Amino acid sequence: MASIGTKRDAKISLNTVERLSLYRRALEELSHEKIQYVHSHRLAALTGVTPAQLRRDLATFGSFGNISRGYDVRQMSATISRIVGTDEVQNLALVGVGHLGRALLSYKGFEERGFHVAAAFDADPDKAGRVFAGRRCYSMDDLEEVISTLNVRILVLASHPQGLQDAIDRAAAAGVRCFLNFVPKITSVPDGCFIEQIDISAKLEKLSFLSRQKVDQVSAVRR
Amino acid sequence: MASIGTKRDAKISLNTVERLSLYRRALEELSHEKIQYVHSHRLAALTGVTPAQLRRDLATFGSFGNISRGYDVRQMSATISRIVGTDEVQNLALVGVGHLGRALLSYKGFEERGFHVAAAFDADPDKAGRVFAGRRCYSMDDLEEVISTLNVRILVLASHPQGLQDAIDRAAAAGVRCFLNFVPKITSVPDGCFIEQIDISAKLEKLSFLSRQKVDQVSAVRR
DNA sequence: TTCCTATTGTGATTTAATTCACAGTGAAAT
DNA sequence: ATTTCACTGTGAATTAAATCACAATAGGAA
Repeated sequence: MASIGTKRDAKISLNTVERLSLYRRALEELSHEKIQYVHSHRLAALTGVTPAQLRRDLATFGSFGNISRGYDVRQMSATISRIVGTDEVQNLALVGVGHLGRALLSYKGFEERGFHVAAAFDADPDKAGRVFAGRRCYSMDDLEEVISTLNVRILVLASHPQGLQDAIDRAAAAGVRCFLNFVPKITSVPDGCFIEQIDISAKLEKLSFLSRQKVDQVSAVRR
Repeated sequence: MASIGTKRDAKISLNTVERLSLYRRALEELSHEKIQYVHSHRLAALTGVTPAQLRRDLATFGSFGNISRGYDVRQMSATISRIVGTDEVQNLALVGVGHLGRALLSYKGFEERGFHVAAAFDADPDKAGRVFAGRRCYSMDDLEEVISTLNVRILVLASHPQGLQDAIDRAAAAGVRCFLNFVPKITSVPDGCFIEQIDISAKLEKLSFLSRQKVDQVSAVRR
């Protein structure tokens, strides 16, 4: 038991990867309550999935459960870190130090989850050189250099829409492969790069849609 | 053509609903460029889906395309509003006026998309009564009353984890059925209510995972 | 008008995701 | 030591999602 790494040549579902984060959030809360072991049934109830799905998700990466005692809470949490690659700290940089950008700089949760906000950038020359939430704000001119020097792996985008695509292209050329984008604008990334969208309006629209539907008119909603 | 409303008794996929928001973002940009008609091929390329999927998604709600001219950009944008229910303004309220909450209060995008931030609440008595980004901050004591008076339909959660579940339960009892949650904490909502999670760490973890994988080891990634 | 081309909408098919259901098993009870 | 019980991990079955492929056809060209 407990060997990590995918079995055989099966592809890994991204739905499964997303649920890993969900499971881990629940595991952290159980850990705070000093609970050592948890069964698939309970963890599934906490996260709004079926027990079968939880077991299937975990089985993608090996077998971790102690039969009849369940899963070791702290161990599985650590295992998920290893799977997603946050057992080593990943450096982030932020583009755009507006209201949202400053809120992100103040957010404590990154460090707890294995991410470190190493730098911030802004196109506004008045902001370059200033310090926000304890972090120096660089000029966009320094993007490539700072990315290389600080070994930035993920770029968080919270700028105005104007320079967005340009920032992506330059960062990608400088070696950044991952982008987390808060800006409601159509973008594209080069081959081999990944961009994840956080679209608040889209979420609100989904809620708006749901609130008008009869329960049995939509496919299953996770709770 | 052009009748809205689902056909027959088929259930609507939430994946489809999520993509509607994506399509509309692209349609807005096309509209700004004064483009009147767009083919499925182009709109699909802009949004990173296949043309077949785009047509299938739209077909869920009727048929809107003019064969050989494509889709009317402005009309389809308006149609999507009608489908998701933002052709009429939806009132939001915000719980938690910390860094993130204030950033959300300053965000202009809500109004453009048919949402109005009608009120804000905070558990901190020092914040109650003050004004943030032009909006009065209420005490949590007033939650039920303000929700009813202002006809709040969606509650945005950006508070500390402590009072979170309590805020949900009270708002639900006061008639709110939709929640948008930024707080990294396990929650539950009563039957008939919906909660959407915005989990920044989860997105970062997904990116971290992706950046370590060979391209052909994961199932399709949208770009 | 008639023909040609390129596009939509959709049955049929394929692929992916989820759930079912149970064999095998480890721990606890007796 | 033996029995009992409830759990995990996983083949099989089911359900959902995405893609294929093409008939029908609107618009433009000749």
